[in-house]
Amino acid sequence: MNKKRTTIKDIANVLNISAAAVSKAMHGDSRISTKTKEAVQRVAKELNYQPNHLASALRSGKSHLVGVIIPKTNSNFFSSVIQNIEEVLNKEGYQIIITQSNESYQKECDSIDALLFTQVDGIIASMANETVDLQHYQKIKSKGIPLILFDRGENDLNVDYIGIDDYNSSHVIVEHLVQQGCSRIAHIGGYKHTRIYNNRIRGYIDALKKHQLPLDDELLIESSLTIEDGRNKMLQLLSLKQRPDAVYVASDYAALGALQVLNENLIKIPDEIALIGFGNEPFTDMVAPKISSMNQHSAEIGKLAALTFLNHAKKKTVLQTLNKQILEAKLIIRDSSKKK
Amino acid sequence: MNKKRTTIKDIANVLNISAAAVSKAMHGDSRISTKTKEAVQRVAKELNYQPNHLASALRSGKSHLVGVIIPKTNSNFFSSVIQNIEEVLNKEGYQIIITQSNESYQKECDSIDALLFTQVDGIIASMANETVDLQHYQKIKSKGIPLILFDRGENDLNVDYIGIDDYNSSHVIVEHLVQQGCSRIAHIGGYKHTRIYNNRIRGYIDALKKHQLPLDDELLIESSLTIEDGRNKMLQLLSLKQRPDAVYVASDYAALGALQVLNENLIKIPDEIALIGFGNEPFTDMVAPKISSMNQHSAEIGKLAALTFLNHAKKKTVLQTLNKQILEAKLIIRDSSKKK
DNA sequence: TACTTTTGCTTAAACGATTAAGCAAATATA
DNA sequence: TATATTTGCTTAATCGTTTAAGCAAAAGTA
Repeated sequence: MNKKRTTIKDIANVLNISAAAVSKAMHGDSRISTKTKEAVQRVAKELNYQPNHLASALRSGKSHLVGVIIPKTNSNFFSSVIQNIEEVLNKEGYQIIITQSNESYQKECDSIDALLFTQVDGIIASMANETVDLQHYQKIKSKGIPLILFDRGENDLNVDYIGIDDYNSSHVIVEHLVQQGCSRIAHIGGYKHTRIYNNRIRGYIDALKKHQLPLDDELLIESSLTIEDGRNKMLQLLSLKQRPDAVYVASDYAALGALQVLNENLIKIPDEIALIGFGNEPFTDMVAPKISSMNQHSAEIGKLAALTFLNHAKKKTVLQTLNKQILEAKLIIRDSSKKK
Repeated sequence: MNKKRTTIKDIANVLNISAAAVSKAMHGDSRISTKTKEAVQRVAKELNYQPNHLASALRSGKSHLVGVIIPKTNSNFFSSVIQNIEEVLNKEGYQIIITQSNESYQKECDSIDALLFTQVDGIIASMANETVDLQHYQKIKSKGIPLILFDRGENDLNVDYIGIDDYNSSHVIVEHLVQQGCSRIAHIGGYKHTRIYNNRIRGYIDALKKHQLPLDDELLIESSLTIEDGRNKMLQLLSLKQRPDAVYVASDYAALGALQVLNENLIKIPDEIALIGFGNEPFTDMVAPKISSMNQHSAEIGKLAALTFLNHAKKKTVLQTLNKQILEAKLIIRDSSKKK
């Protein structure tokens, strides 16, 4: 029968005080007596009171919702980032709304519109592969809503960014491969227009120079970095007159595809060709041979992104500047690149 | 300077009409003249008006948010279900809030509390492995909020359910293996207390009986169905005095682990041991040999779940009954079980 | 004793949109 | 012409919570 949910008014009626007093009691206002506070708590529990979040959101202008935009949920990296964002934000009373862009620019625009419509208090995002134009992200900024980018970011937006040092990561990888005796190192990289992949490519090129290794155009390949494309690009490398003796792949998924092709062609890893992935997805430790990979600190990135948002949320004015928090990625060396 | 966002009042002031008229014009009320409607549209655009979703949500009691609870985002199945839920619901003006239970009962309870607090209009969920007690789901029902379960459901809740016919799927798989000449068929199954895995186990047992194959306890193993546990359970099967000649694994992830172990031990697939997974994750088509697997129609499930919710949302009263929508899963036969 | 301060509340307005009720003018009907 | 209906709006209440302003009683201070 009693379809209506309990409101502070109901509690006020029971105790013969005003709704305002109840509200203040709930928020621990110092001008409300301990006795009243206790009574309010008791009655609230008795009536199974649940605050109407929409009402307080309307009044305060804060929805306590944070939008998260990611390219695709089905990688362990993003899944773990999300989990950690959630953990930190939930503790502070925020819920997160996750949307997938599916690497599509259009879907990303739609997601942003939807999140703005839902009145999120902030947006944490990693950009789609397709994204080049940044107007939709500017829209977020112009509304005065905190925007935090992670992993796939853009300097030009002048907002907070959390990620790893991609440029240096490539150096670490090349260094390791050189130490293993490799001299013809290929790179299956991501799209050049995506900053992180571009950084990895630049790092790869500069590291080769540093070690006085020749830079061969045939050995630097742009890829969509899916399992399937990893297979294709590996086949492409195998068809070269002069094959590489090491392949550094900018994503574990593509590295998995490459590994399969190597195994199917009975090529000895790492002796004939060494292999290194990127992302340290759990499966890299479970295939044969285990794939060396760069650990991207997904948990750390998620936590930092959430904390960065909270920092903005606490201030009344949003003043965003390019503020990069760069983590050192760590190379996890496994069988696929360990030659001894 | 102009920090404030535009409201219907601002539009009303410009046109010298009341806010109520503006609201009605926006909603196409027949009692508002076409002239006024056009003027409202024009001014709304000029002032870049965005409706305050929180205000209308408070007034109407509808948040236009739908909660989605899944065990883990990082499988292609769940990722695809979500994508399709989103697609259908976005068109109708709903946003979805995704939460991961991480297969944890506690996290699932927390998620439900959070979603109820956020005043979602409905919840679409797939249950965590750990979940046995259903009180937190009852809470959703008792609030009169539509609850739709998919994949991992429970009859006892008497709500809508969308999934595949797990019991029959096992029959199809066993049938296929028998046709290939297998007679000692093992099953690495999920936890018995999870309905879908239990159904697969029951189906497996009954199908063996039907084909007059002996049921060997050693060949029926309960697993957490991760890649890692798939490896362990496969090793366990290999250590048997009398090895199976086929293994039916209730998840592609565990099947992948099993495949690795078989490959590492140089066991010929499918000649020595045939292998079948469940879920038709994209990687099953990319490993060597390709793994036969059951297609779960993730897109279809997502769409049906969303449509089922919309059906409830259109009615004023929520009357939930056990309403199962069962899809026939389709066995995708690949090299891992094709003996010719 | 006469005042200031503190305590513990109440009143009322606000957040922005929606909607039932109502009213005057325009139009239709008898 | 007189009455009924329709059109095109306005007014005011409402959703549930928060909060500035205010007020009386109690407690503290000179």
